[in-house]
Amino acid sequence: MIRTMIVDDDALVRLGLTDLLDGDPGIEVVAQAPDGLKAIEQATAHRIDVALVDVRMPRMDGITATTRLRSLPHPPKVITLTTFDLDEYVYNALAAGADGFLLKDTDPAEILRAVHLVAAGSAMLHPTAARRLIDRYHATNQPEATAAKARLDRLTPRERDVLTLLAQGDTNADIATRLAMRESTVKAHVSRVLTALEVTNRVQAALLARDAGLAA
Amino acid sequence: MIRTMIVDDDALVRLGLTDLLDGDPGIEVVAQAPDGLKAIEQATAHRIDVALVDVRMPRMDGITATTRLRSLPHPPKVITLTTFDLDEYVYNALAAGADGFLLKDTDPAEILRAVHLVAAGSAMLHPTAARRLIDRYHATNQPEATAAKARLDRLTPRERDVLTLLAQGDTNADIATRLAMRESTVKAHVSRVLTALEVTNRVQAALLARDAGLAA
DNA sequence: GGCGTCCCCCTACGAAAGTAGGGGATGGAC
DNA sequence: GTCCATCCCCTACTTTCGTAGGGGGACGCC
Repeated sequence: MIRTMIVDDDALVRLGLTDLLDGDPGIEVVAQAPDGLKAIEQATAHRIDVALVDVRMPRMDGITATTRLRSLPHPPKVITLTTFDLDEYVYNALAAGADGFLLKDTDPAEILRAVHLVAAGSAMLHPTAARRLIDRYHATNQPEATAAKARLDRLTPRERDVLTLLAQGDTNADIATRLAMRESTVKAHVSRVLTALEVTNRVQAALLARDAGLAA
Repeated sequence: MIRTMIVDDDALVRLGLTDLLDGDPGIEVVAQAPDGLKAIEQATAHRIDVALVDVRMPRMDGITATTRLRSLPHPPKVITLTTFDLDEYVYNALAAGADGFLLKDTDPAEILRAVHLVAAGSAMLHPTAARRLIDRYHATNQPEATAAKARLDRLTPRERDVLTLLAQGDTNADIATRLAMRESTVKAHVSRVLTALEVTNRVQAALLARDAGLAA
């Protein structure tokens, strides 16, 4: 039996959701709260498996509440349930520890499915939330990475070794020790690396190496 | 009418999917292909809105095919449809440009929904794929960032300015020029920054600044 | 007023970093 | 075998970094 809590400032929404969830034989609603503060209280008093949390609420918003809920001793899973699909909502909710992000216009059956999935350790994203997260994934991983990688395979294996350590903030002396070579040799390697990567100093080399995913 | 293509090496799967999609009044299947190479051919010959692409295929796998499809003049949207939910599959498919990731055990109605959503510019992720993407999001964005940010607000505004440029690979002389101050002053600032951030050289400072999201 | 913080500036010095140009050894490619 | 790339090493030199420790001015706070 999945023990759930409903957090929403609108009493009607709470009623509707309670009805929906209690109608599922595997789910029971054990708590409700009209705002974030009450939600924390309830979560400490009851053992909650999954909390459905609205974003816009008085006193304490759903994002903050999610962060708090997730740092409790036995943190409930959180599904963010909102009317608006603003992108900051999505990012912030996920960063706060939500495992689900749904809009309130979602098909009731989907909501039930989400509760089951999230309780089981999986995740559920509304299509527009998925869209935003994918876009974000592209934004953080793709752009520089490809250009950087192209330059990176102009390096010899040993030069790559040196760059890897350089990209961790090691000095030439550190690198020499860790790779068992003279510092003069390290300098020679670094110099060639800078030329190959078309940068003028080691900071730029380090940043480029990071972008390319070196030393992950 | 959404024009779709089905790419799968299993003839039975193609048959089943064709049946399913053609049964939807808003969708028509205009092409099929048993492997990636054929898929590229088909996509250049027909105008495709959405391609459902398997991952494991002979000759050219679905990930590579997705990359190619997405770089065509009029790139079709891609939904990756696979039997296995290996995490590399998810990352690679999305990196290659897929907007949907589903497992073959997905409810048929969900597949139809995915085609509509993806055609409309939205995205659709299977719960386990969503799980992996969220985990990845946490991995890339959270851990160092918080610790780094804490140290970062020990800096004065001017020190932050200096660090921002430093984190772009500028030399002290560059920074001095861009901030209209003497290099000696820059050095003093940098020295204080290193102390405040508890690092020993500028490379480490630059990396930490990056982690904290400075100069995004 | 006095105190603290931030900012800009300085000199002087030691320590890293980077350049230039060399030598010698290995090992695979042809 | 010869050629070529890679690797390790070197000296000598210049440039850049970073530290240490100083001074002076602006601002806000109590």
